[in-house]
Amino acid sequence: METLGGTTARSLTVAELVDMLRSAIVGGDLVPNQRLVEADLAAEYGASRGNIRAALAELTVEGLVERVQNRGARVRAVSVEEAVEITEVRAALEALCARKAAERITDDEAVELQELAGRMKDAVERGDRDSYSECNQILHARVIDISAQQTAAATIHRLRGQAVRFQFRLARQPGRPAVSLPQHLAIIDAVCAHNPDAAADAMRVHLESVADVIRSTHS
Amino acid sequence: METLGGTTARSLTVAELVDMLRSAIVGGDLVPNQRLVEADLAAEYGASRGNIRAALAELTVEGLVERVQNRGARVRAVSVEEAVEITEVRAALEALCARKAAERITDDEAVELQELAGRMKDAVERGDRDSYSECNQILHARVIDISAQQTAAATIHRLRGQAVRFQFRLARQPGRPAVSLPQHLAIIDAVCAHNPDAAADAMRVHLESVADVIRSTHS
DNA sequence: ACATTCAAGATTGTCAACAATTTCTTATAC
DNA sequence: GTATAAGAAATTGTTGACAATCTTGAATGT
Repeated sequence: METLGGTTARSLTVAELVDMLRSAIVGGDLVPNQRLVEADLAAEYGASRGNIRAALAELTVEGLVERVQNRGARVRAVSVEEAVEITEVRAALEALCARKAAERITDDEAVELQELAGRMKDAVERGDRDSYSECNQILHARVIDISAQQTAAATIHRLRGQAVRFQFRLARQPGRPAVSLPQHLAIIDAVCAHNPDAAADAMRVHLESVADVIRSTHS
Repeated sequence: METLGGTTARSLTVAELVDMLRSAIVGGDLVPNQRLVEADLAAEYGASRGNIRAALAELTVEGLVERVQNRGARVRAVSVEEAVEITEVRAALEALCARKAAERITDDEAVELQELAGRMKDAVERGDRDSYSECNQILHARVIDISAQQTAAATIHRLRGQAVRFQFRLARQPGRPAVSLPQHLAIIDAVCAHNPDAAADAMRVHLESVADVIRSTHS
């Protein structure tokens, strides 16, 4: 492992390749059903085929890649039905996190969430989609963080990676903020009020409405 | 790939090794924190080190094995706190399955569950722990099956693998059937009555009581 | 024209050797 | 006697080569 002139001369490790390939898939550089030929990827990323192979194996277990015996790997294409299922699982898990967050939240964290609620209202009033979308992500991440549920967090994160494509379309659907804003505010209120049952319900209702939208965009 | 005399002469594939190692871990042949030296496993299972290595990588993503850079792999030891978290996640996911099962269950499946309820009552009356434990597993599996939720099912299955050790101890705790039987019957009643909310609540309450028992056995 | 067979090319699966890193053992200094 | 350092052993990380398998396309026969 020598380093010369600031740039590393060594080739990429398996862990690095997993991260790079994961980013490429969730980022859309590698599109669903695209074949992932080991030799090609090795050449493109400047890595050995063995390491590429190992990385693909890991991503297969993560659910981002699909492999069939002797026929190679491709980017897994999640169907609408699967995306709905994934969102429903997320609904159940994030509801759990909301429940735990309502039990554990500190006063400081509560004012932080209240501020976030203010920013979301502002963003919707101003019609600022990007800001609202960003607050949305922050809210979900913050609730999971406050809940301190490692297992749930890891599972949610993995599932999210598989369904980002659908999540993405959804965000900039016209009229969507008008229905999701009150749901988000209800989540914040319940969590800050230390009301576990209400927080879980609010989160579940919110994400199941997301699932409904995904369902309807298909039919 | 030749086969001679009914037994295969080829060495083991990585998929087979993953299955064998997983069984060995969840079955207790490989105990928590036990080091998994690649060369040793290769010799023991009659496989190449490369394949053993690939199998360990997969099991690491599954959460059954722990690896640290340049220091090898060992059977992951899940702490009591983790086991509680896992059970709480299972509670959320199996509650989702119970909800969906209540929506989708057919009349035939309903009578099947009713019969199972009868067998469970009998087993508790007779004090037949093994039979009750078996019915318990069948009930959970059947509800997941009826729900037809692939994503949730896969997630539950993976998590269960990580916590079997705790599940096992619990099953033969004295006085446990007396508290879990009514919970199981409530689940069956709600699912058969096509009552999604009640089914989800009953399942969640049941598995959160399991989580409480795990918590208490520690302190 | 259509189906079948067979060879060539492409791709994945497996393995054994080599390199790098960590851990253990032993020798040396204080 | 303890601490430090150097060397040996054990173990993991990586690579390239070879074998097995699948795919493609041309040749052949009906």
